[in-house]
Amino acid sequence: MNSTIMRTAREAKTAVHEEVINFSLDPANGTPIYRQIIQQIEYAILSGRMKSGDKLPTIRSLAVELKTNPNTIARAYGELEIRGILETQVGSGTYISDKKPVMEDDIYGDDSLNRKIREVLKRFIQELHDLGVENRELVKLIDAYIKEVKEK
Amino acid sequence: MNSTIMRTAREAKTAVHEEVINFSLDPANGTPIYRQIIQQIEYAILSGRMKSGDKLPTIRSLAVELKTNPNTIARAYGELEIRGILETQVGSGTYISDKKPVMEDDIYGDDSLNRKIREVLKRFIQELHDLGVENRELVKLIDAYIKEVKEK
Amino acid sequence: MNSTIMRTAREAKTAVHEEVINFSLDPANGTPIYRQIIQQIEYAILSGRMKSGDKLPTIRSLAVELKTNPNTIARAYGELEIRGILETQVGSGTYISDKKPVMEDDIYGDDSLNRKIREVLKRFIQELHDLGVENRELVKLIDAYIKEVKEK
Amino acid sequence: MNSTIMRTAREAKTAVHEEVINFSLDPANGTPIYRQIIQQIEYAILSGRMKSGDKLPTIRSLAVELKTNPNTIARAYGELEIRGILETQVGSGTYISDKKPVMEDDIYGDDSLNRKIREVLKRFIQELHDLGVENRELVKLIDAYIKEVKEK
DNA sequence: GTGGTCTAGACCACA
DNA sequence: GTGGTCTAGACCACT
Repeated sequence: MNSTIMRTAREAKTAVHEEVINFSLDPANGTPIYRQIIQQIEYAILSGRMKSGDKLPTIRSLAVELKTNPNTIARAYGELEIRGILETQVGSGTYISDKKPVMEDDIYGDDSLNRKIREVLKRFIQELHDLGVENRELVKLIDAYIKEVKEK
Repeated sequence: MNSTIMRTAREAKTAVHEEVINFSLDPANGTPIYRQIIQQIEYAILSGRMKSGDKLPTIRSLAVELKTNPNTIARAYGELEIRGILETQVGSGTYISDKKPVMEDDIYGDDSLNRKIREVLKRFIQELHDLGVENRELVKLIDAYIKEVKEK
Repeated sequence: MNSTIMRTAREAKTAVHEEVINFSLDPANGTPIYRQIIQQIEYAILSGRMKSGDKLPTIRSLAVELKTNPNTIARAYGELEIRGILETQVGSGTYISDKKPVMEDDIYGDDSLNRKIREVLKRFIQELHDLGVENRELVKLIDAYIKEVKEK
Repeated sequence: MNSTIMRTAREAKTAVHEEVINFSLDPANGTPIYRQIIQQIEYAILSGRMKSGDKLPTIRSLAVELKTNPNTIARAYGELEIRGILETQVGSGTYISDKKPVMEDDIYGDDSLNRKIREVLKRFIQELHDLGVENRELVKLIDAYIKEVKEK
């Protein structure tokens, strides 16, 4: 942790009226709650609603707010801190660091990215094959689908 | 900071004193344990003793209470979840679903309680008839049985 | 096995045109196939369509006819033989004995019959209780149900 | 003797050479094994490779083939049975059901195959997009992947 | 042989 | 703590 970061964190105020993030959780969503929180903080930063130095609500208050287990908030903050997006000042609170939020998958090197892509491709081709789509048709299908979506 | 939460089953509290369902198993019954549990949950919903959002006892606690293996409870809950009657939030618990399941065996219809009662009556009278009990004796028998049980 | 039975068995012919029993099996019925066969033979005797000394089809032929596993037929015949309803003549075939078919439950003594009835009653009252029907209403309900059915 | 048989699934034979479903599991996939099995059976039905009355491999044989525990297969079959897609005859085997299940997730509708294919396509493109693959690259990627696999 | 039920216990992700 | 997945193995009824 370097001093620049500590400074920005100390100077920042909690977002005015605390209306900056409008959390919307759906527990029956499939996506774990802690991931939903992570995502929404990331988007708040990407969209500029929150910026470097802004203070996040305390774990406890957010847990009350979202009627969630504090551990869940802690996990979300924790993961964002590992990725360098948040900074925790003991006794002061949690702040947005000055790093740009990095999309989760980028923490992997290029090789593992490629591996991931290949995995998805494999699973996908397998699934379509199970549905009776042959390789020849496959490319056509995707081509058609992409064009169709673009036109919308 | 504001929160819009799409809650499904989480808001509800566990039934007061957890006395809503009083599971009673008969292991020598012929009917598998997990089916008895399923039936009793269904009946509790049908009769209005449990409703959307209510929390069920945890798998482990119910397993202890009923002296069964947790897997057996999990199986009952699992089947009811497939049928859309229960919802589960890992880490939180199992709840009565809030969406009416679309099933052939609709247990939510308007007269479903009465229909079910008639069904049970019919099956029961048939069973006793097969054992040689005539209709005339039937009422007497039940009367006698109830009195006998009450005296205990 | 006594000689009277052997004689009747030998004299009897296979039912004319073999149309006496019209087996109707439903494998998805819940009731095991071998029980369905037992029941239908019993009913054929009770209703007089088959009588003492009549020859039953061979296990093999019936198995082919009903597209069933021969073991299943064997099991049905076997159980009916234990109960004295059928007689097997080695090398000749299976015949209806001269005993009246006895309903399965009668093989139990009176005590176990009563025990069975009490079991059914218990289960029944439990089920209706689970559906929210109190003991007081219970007798009324049955009374009403029986009258209603009789009127039909 | 005549036979009227209400057959459900028993008449059908096991698919010739049992090559109809070629289960392919990926244990490191994230998706539970039993879900992969469920999906592949559903897809086989959707694509018409399996149809009403077809016999599935026995639990034990499939367990051996897929090197899993029989309970895992049983779980997959069990869930599909609850949903009305399979029927089982104890002692005989498991079969594709002949009645169209009434479920929210109707897999029997007229366009359900096309609908499903589009669904898979959409999910897949989304996943690859999240991994940073743009639409333009996409078709190339698949093309390359297919060629590569073919060469093996 | 078939599937069904149940137990026991391991390991995991999530709250 | 919660439920989810999987394994291993026992015993049962049915074909």
